[in-house]
Amino acid sequence: MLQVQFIRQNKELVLERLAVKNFADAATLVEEVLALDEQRKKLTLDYDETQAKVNSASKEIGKLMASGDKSGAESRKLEVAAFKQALGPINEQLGATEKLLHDTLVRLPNLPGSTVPKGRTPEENVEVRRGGVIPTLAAGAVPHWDLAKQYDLIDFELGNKITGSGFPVYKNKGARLQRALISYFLDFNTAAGYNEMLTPFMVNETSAYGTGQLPDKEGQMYYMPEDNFYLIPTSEVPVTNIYRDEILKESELPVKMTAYSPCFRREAGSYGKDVRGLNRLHQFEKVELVQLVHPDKSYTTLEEMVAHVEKLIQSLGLPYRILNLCGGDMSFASAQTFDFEVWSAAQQKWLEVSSVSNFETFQTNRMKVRYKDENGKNVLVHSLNGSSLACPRIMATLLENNQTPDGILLPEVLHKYFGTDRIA
RNA sequence: GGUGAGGUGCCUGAGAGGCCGAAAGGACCGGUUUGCUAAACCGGCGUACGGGUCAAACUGUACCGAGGGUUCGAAUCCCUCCCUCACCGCCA
Repeated sequence: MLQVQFIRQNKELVLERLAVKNFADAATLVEEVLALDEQRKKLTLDYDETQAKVNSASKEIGKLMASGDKSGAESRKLEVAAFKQALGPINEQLGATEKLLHDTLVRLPNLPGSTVPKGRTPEENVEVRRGGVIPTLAAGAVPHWDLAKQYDLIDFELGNKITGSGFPVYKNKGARLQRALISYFLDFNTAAGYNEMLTPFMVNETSAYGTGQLPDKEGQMYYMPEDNFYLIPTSEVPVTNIYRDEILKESELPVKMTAYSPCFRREAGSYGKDVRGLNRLHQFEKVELVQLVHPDKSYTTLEEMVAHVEKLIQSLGLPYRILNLCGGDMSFASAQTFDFEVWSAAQQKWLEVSSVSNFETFQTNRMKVRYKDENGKNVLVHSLNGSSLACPRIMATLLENNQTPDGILLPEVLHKYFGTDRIA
């Protein structure tokens, strides 16, 4: 959520930036916000002044009663009654205004950072760089769903039986490879100074709101009405919420965390295309990175995180490209996002395996995550997160790209986690 | 699931209708003292939204789990909800 104060002081900039995101109702909403904010201030002042009169009169009544002046007290009571009568409607209006202001404010997306490219569609994302070597597969190479069957690694039909489509069962070496990936990713991250967390896989409404999943994406999350919990679509939600309502010391920044979790996504409306095999699932394994940093450092941190994820992909020997997402393709809450895609050689297409974003104060304003600066003022920190990495698509590309007549050759970094150097 | 006890500031913990934004201690920050470390002593130390100011000082309102109610006045009384703890039951 944007800060009203910021909008008030930087209206032109806000409109300009929102145009980069191709956000249609920007001008109308911004005007609405400013008008409501103005109204809120007026009503607040009015309320405060009247309430102050009530408070001071009440104090006097106390003193009059104590000194035995009953009639004096009674006449003051009548005054208070008049003030309170005025207070009722003011309070009502104030409440309504505040709610409307808030509801309007949450409809505004985050402002894209200064290096976000203009554009509307994924085709307008800007490729930053590529790495790795795209393999040439031998004749007869097959996609990962065939390999999964051939080596008995994943059983999709079994998942259908137990739950439904999009919930695969990993078996034998497939299960072991998933576990190896998770362990390797976590170790790689902790070696870089990230603290490992293992959080709940369900969150309450407040947490889902904090990171921006609500009110925007409730349709994408699994929901348990009995307990009012949501299954997490990413561990970003519980991990970032660890610091909700906290005021940090400047010396505690940056906060660096990494967490494994399964991720649950309803993926409503995305049936059909691209859902084959491991490409798009309702439950998948992922290791996530989250950082809370000083506002001056978030873009440096964003670069660091991109470099970190890049090293991880390189260590797996996968061909990849990094995209600077254009305004139109970025998420609602993000100020800048870099997507990582790896080349799936048998499917002949790029698969997104990581998305690294700077949210600036968009999430921390909702969550009230602040630090105390040298002047003792509380200032919102910036939050960032990124996948490191989404396991199923990594597994898919590892299988496809490394298939040989002698089995699937695994990158060296995985050998000690997997136990052997190949799936044969 | 049952029964009981509770939710007060960074923490512990008092307060039981007005003198309470809240005692006291600890932690933390600043200072004095001090061979060093420590101790002692003095001072400071919540958040949000407003007014005010170049900035401060200063000042208003709200906040003692959340939301309502009673009252001139609520941390304190009443109602609803949420949560925590203890014991029992069940159980990985």
